[in-house]
Amino acid sequence: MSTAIDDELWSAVGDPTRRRMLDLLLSDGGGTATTLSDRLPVTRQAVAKHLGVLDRVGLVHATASGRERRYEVDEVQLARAVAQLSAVGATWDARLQRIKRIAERIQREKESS
Amino acid sequence: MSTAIDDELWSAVGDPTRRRMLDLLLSDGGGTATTLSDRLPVTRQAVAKHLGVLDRVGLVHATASGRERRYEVDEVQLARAVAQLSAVGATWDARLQRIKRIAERIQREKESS
DNA sequence: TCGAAGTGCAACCCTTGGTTGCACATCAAG
DNA sequence: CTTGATGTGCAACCAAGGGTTGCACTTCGA
Repeated sequence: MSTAIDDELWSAVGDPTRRRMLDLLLSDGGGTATTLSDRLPVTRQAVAKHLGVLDRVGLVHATASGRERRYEVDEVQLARAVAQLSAVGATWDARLQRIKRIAERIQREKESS
Repeated sequence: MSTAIDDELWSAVGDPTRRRMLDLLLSDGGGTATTLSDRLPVTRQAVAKHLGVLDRVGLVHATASGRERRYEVDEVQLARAVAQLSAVGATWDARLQRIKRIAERIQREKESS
């Protein structure tokens, strides 16, 4: 069954800007499109689009108050995404180790010939 | 200091088709654009483009023999990519744990009031 | 030699990250 | 209450990238 990954979560986290946004939201404990765009090299509208994507996949959650629209990270969902990341990493890691082990075996056989 | 990630590697590994290609190349021990496209829901040309991307970032390496062009995974580079993946995961994980701990502390304080 | 198999190149869609521009809501003074 | 400043949302537009089809070019095998 190969990797069996939720591609939506991956592509959400795969974008560099969205990763930086998640970083900022985590360290600042939430923020709005405007406050985020102040600390990013993109416009507020670009940030708003990304927030929409992150909201749709459930990685962030918005609460409107007055004219502001504050976003916060959904820890549970982000934890899920992190788990999937490390799962793929673990899969590849295991295969690479197997390859390395086979290479070492061949090396040993060559040396004892 | 944030994530400090090589975005090229990320975006190379972020694409679902490229991830499946890496999976196939690892389990089959290499392959050509044609053999890969046989086992993927995309055309040979699409696979060829992806192989070009993976080659440019150094995740795979091509060797021409006759009319075939065989690709194999560069284990060292893939290991580097995996390390970067797990690094980001670890960062977020640590922050989430900190958040969780703070939440628990607040909960305790509320109970003892 | 001639067809089949493998590749590369080019043109073309569609999605998406990014931009600018504008209209609308809300807050805070005056 | 009016008015300017701030925060949002929506729409049009551009560029890059994943995907497709079509075609020309090599190479292998009968």
